[in-house]
Amino acid sequence: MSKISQQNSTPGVNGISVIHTQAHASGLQQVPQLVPAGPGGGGKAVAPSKQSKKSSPMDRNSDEYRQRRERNNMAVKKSRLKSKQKAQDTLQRVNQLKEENERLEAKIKLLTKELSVLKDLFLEHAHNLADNVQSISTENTTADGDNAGQ
Amino acid sequence: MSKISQQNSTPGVNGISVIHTQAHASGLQQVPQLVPAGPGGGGKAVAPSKQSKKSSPMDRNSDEYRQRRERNNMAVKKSRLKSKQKAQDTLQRVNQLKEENERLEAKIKLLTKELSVLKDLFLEHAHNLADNVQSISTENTTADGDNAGQ
DNA sequence: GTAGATTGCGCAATAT
DNA sequence: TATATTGCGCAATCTA
Repeated sequence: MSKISQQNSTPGVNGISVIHTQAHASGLQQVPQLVPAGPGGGGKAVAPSKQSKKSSPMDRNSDEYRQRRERNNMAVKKSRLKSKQKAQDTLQRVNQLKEENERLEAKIKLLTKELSVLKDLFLEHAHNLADNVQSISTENTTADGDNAGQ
Repeated sequence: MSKISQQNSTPGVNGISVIHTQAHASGLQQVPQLVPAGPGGGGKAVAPSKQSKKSSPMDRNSDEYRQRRERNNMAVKKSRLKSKQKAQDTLQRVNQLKEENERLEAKIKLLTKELSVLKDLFLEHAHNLADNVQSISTENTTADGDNAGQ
């Protein structure tokens, strides 16, 4: 679901857009000619105040109105698409970070082990060498094979 | 998808929702009593076909209808809230992971350094001890030991 | 001051 | 059948 990329902006393309015309043309049911607000949409609805705001209540038949509505609808679609995209990206980011995390943890594990080994080796050798030194200095004969580490 | 719509939207402010009841109650402007599709919302509204779908076109005045609408509106709000919440959580998760990442990287850096130090130490000691051994065994003759860096 | 971007909201179709 | 999701349009804001 969803896609990538961003969307165009050519008018009238997208899904389909042939309706408005018909709508107001057919005069199916036209809300009260000049109503403050309608029920359906997103408007809220407080009181049926007249039509404050400007002298023109902006009638729904106006081309001007339809045009603006259409533009806004496009903008809304675009915005929502963008929003979804972003959400998806964020989700992707999470997975990306989780992977990176695992990688880092593995590395830590490795380094820790390496360190541990080296420490042991160090101690061991130190002792061995120390012993050697000791034996040699004391004229000891028994030799203990030394070796090169790592 | 998508169709026409028009009409609807109750005037008002935003922030509260008290409309529906009022809407049909106030009889502000009620869409044609029995319209196929709703105008405002996302309804479709293809042709003014009667009222297919069951025998009841479900008129907007019906209590039944209003009740269902209200329930759905609640569900929608709930769903959207949930959705937002999830998105936010995801975002938070990203930050969390980023922090953890930094922590891990720091640890790696530390371990790496520690390892390096230990290695040097190891080599140095090994050489020193070896030199000691050598000098002692050879009664001190040659000096200087080369070393490799790594 | 406008055009586009966001956002909350209700509707209806659809998924569960 | 009821709730949950989802696409969509409207209108109020916000922003550039």
